[in-house]
Amino acid sequence: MSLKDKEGFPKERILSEAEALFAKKGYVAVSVREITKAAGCNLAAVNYHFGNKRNLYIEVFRSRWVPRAKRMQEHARKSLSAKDSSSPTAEVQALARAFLEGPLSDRERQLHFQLMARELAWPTEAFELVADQVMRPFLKELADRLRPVLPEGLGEEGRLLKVLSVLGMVLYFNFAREAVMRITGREYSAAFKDRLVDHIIEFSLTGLGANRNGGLR
Amino acid sequence: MSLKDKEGFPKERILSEAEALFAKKGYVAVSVREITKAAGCNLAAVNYHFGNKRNLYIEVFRSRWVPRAKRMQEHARKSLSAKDSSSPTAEVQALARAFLEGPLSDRERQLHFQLMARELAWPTEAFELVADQVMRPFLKELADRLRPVLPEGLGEEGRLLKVLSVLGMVLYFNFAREAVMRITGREYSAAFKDRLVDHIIEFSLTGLGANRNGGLR
DNA sequence: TTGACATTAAAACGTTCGTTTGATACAAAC
DNA sequence: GTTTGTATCAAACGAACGTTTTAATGTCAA
Repeated sequence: MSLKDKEGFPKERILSEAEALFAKKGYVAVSVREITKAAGCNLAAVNYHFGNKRNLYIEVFRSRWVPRAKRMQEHARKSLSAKDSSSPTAEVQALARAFLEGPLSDRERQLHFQLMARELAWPTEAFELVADQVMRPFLKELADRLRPVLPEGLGEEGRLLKVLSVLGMVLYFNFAREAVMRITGREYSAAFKDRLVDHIIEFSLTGLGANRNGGLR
Repeated sequence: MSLKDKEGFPKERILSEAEALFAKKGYVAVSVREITKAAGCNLAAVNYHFGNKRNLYIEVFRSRWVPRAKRMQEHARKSLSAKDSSSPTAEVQALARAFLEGPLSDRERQLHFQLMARELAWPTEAFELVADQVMRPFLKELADRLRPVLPEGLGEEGRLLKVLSVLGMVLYFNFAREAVMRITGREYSAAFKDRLVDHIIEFSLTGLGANRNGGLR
């Protein structure tokens, strides 16, 4: 796939290939040999440029993941400030779209969420970086922004859980993409992704949106 | 932790320890030596009883995961048929509780969802087993059952997405447990887990429960 | 031209991996 | 009492791992 005469310096190529492979297979399942072969450079280059494999992994997050996350945040921020004021629909739509259709390419988005999902499931050193610089500020900002449209009486924890849940929906349908495809029999085509965005927005706003007429309660 | 003089035959002990370790660290990150040491038996036992490591992994799903999933399904089924008829609250409550408080112990539930989440995110051979014997039948059954309480006009795909989303909420707060702890600063104490269960049920039913007065729509 | 530096190359290091081997223990079957 | 089959053991296998080492490059300032 990737040959020696690729664009960019070896260090950059290593970062790119490492990110792709870490996202696809996870840290332990990827070998330094695999990365350097994909980047078309020598085995020792990883240790020369990054010291060791773990540092390379951290550096992927520092130099690739975090800047990309900030791009997405900025996108969501602009979408929201463009609206005059907060309707719940607009808020969630801006959030969901920033994550699902935002400034990233499909490829970038796939990498991004796979790496994030792995850190969510099994946090490493990189998680503190991501949590400090991206997640906590963004979630706090969102919680504050959603405050006026959420039910009163919710404490800070309640708001945080709500926001985490919306984020969870987005993550889930990215994260479990393979499984959703196999279960539903659908491909993640543009049409199906649009369908998913609509669904996430609706579910985030109204849950099951169940018909309350028929029930006991 | 686990010594040689544990209950059960070595084959069973291997299955138990393998399940715990695979759930905790993932397939590649666990070595056969680690499993057999935890089970208090010889290294060669895995290959003797299961042929190889991969077969052991599959066998964990066949002999442990699937039966447990069927127990949970049966539990949910009975909860639902006990009620006279379908209220959305009752339906969702039965579903959420089957997954969150059902017949499984806390330990079993943790194992179960971690393994499931890994297969959802990065499906292996085991996924087909799980999808065929558990997921597809159960999701279809649930979608049918929820049909009367869901908004009309939803196609089969819409119903499936709704049910998948409830499942997703449960999975998310199990799978991202570590991250949720670090982000919220809370431990997964009994109290916080109760809080989470309430939240998941509420969110599944009403989403953000946003105040619709302030909005554009 | 020389020396210093950054980068790449090839080979080897010691360790851990999944798997296999051959011996041994202990039943039940004949 | 011998045979047979099952189960477990210590030991070793070759392969792959992350990392280190040493030599060979190319580049640019002095």
